Amino acid sequence: MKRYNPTELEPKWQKVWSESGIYKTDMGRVDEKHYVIPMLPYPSGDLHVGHWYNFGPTDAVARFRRMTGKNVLTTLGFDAFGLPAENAAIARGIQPAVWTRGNIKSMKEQLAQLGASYDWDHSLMTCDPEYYRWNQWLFLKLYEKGLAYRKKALVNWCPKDQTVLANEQVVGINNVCERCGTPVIQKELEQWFFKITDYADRLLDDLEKVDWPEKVKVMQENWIGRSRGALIDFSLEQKEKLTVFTTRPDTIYGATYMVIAPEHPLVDKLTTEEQKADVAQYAASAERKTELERKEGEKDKTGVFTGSYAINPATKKPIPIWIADYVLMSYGTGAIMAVPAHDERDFDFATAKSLPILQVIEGGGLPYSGEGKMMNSGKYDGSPSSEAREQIEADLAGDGVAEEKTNYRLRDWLISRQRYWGTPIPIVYCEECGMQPVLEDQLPVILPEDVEFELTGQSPLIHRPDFVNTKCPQCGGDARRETDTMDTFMDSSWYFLRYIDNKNDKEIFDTELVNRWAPVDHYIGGVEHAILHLLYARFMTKFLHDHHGLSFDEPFRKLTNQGIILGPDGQKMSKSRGNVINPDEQVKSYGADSLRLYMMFMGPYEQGGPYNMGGIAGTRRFLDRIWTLMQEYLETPAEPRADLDEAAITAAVHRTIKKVTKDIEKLSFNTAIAAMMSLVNELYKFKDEKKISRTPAWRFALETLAQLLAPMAPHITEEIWADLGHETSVHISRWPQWDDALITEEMTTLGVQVNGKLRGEIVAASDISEQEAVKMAKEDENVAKYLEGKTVKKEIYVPGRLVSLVIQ
RNA sequence: GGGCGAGUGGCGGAAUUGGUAUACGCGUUUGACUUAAAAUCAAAUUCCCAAAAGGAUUGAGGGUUCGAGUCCCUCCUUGCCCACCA
Repeated sequence: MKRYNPTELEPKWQKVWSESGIYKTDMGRVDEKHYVIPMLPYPSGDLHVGHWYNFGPTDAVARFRRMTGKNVLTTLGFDAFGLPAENAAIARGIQPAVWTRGNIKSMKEQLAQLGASYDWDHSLMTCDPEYYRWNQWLFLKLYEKGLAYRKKALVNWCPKDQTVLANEQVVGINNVCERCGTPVIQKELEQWFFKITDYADRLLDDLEKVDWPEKVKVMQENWIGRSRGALIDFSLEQKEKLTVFTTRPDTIYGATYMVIAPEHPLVDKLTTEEQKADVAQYAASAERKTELERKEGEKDKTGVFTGSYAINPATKKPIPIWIADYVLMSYGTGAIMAVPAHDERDFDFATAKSLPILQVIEGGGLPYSGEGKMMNSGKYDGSPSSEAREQIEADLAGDGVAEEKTNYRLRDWLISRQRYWGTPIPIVYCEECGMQPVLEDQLPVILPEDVEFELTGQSPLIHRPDFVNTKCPQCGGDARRETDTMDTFMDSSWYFLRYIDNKNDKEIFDTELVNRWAPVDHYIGGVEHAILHLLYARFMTKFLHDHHGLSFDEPFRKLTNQGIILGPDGQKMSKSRGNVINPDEQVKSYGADSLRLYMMFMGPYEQGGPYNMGGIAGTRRFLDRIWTLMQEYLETPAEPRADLDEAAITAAVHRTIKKVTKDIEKLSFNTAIAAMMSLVNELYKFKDEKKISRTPAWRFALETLAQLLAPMAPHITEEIWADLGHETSVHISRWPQWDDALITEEMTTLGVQVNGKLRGEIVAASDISEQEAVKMAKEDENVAKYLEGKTVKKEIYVPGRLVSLVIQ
């Protein structure tokens, strides 16, 4: 008997697949395409179980679709630019390019073990000039449309990584760098931005179009943070005006003071002589405060009076202007009208500074911002606040001191990085002509791959005259290249379009081909990308839709977030905890099929959970049991035995086809596997009673089992398929169909309840009538015991399920 | 503080969406095979009672219903995301 030896069998089939090219996608095929990919991995050099958890099930989906007749495209590339490569270079003296390419090579070797059905012809790595030249091209297109711009701005600076960060890359309550966890500081620098805010409304509204987890949609909604309100001007003695943004113009009569941020441009003008010292001191201390300290001070608000007053345009009364750091320069106008009666923060501040508090909405407790009837608001008194809101805004607009305004939390995407290992920004600075974009036909601007890292914290590009010194594309005179590189999220914002036409050296991609294959039908990856990557990809897709002929404007039709694999101890896997599971070792001990299967069996895919050593032993045992069945079948003499009634096997197989098909469609892998395990258990029972025979029913069972399991355990099933005499791969075989007529059983067991408690069971024909079922139920010995001497008040019959009797 | 989700055996988890709770797997126990062990096969395994009969049981409490893990209210625990956003 042949033994199940995955260590030998798996590489064998991987080689066969690679040589026969069965997973190569025919891009010209016109029938129904299906594009399914996992999120682009970063080549850290080591494939961990998290990767397996992402790639294995995604591959299973791709294989399933392929078998159901779809023309599937699935591949994998590498997100190859980024900081870790530079850190490795500094720590170990390896060139980032060498380190990265070496990692990709070893990851590809590890990946081979997975047995995924990738079409490697469509792969890419983002550090390849043939890829990043199109990043540069995109930059130029954005620049041309006014969507890429350079400006001096207060930006997030990570002191450890020595670079600026996008808003999205500053995380947590302490505002730390998402990469290294260092608290971020604010710095004023000239930086490149993409005007993603131009797309804010579409990014928000189009979430309706996509089949994504609700959670991710809500996160994006909150991140974009659209709020409708008004800009209102408060006039100043200084002949200027102070504009505020508010979502509640209806509360303007309750605006008893104003607050501006310490960085507000009018601070100097508004500060009176006698307040100068106080203000200067406060501004200095506010600047010194880290974000963390600002947040800690959330409850006890601080601030100083400027000495100036503004006129409330509604009451025409002067109100004091204060400076406080609870007002942020980065949101709205950096100035607010404070309504302490109806805003908790204003209330806290007013209480601390003994400022007047005036209630203007009835029923709204203090401090409470709700809806109610207006009060203390002149002619608006008595009307509902929601109506007053529009009326007051309209009236103020009529006076020319207010306008409707929609504000967003979303800021423009800061894309420049003072780092080396990234796409060079295709801009030069000419002494004569100033800032000039590199001409399209001069792309790519090649990143030198042999650089020296100094400890100055500056990009090594600055010290490369051969890179920096160039000619102006306009006048041909001496010019200097931009040494900042692009955020690596640029790389991942459109790579899924390039997969489709990755060898195109004439243009970013053939638009017609991409329109045929994209958007991605199913995108699978971790929820940690709910905002950053997915928002940028949506933005870039919309831009390419508007300016490069894409027929779609959302990149990912369906999104699935897999859960996180934890260590066996239920904790996050980490080297320091010593609970890291190495997939290579698991493959060595159990085989890739067992590992893939276990990851899909351990629980709901979107939930993740702890890795369990016994669990993988269980899926391996399951494969062994199938293997044994198969070997015994092969060793059985090929004599037909017509005397056996094996309809039960056929019915069980059909039932399993139905269950597995429906479960894989909803990514319920664990229950699909459970159904196959049940089938195998049934076959063992059958074997115990009647022995395995070379009958059509047994062949059908083994053949179907191989097909149903093929997406999840591609190697063992291919072996079984071949052993059954097939010349072509199970992975391009036609997904089995079930016949409902064969599934319905003649007899069913019905539960019998008396007053809601289960008191008996009856076995009856499936199509038994209600009358008869109730009769049978009442005749059941145990049930009769409970009915004795009682009147049956109500009889309920649920076909196929139960009979419920209610007695007095 | 705000938003979303989750609590089912010793453990991971099922449950036709309001219809026989605990499928499937792990673990454990017993038996077969073996000189023995491992592996394999078979049986048992929610809890209480020695067993049967019976009773209890889906975080806690209440409600709707013939019937609730599932729906409604209150509370507890826990995970994730956002957080002075005007």
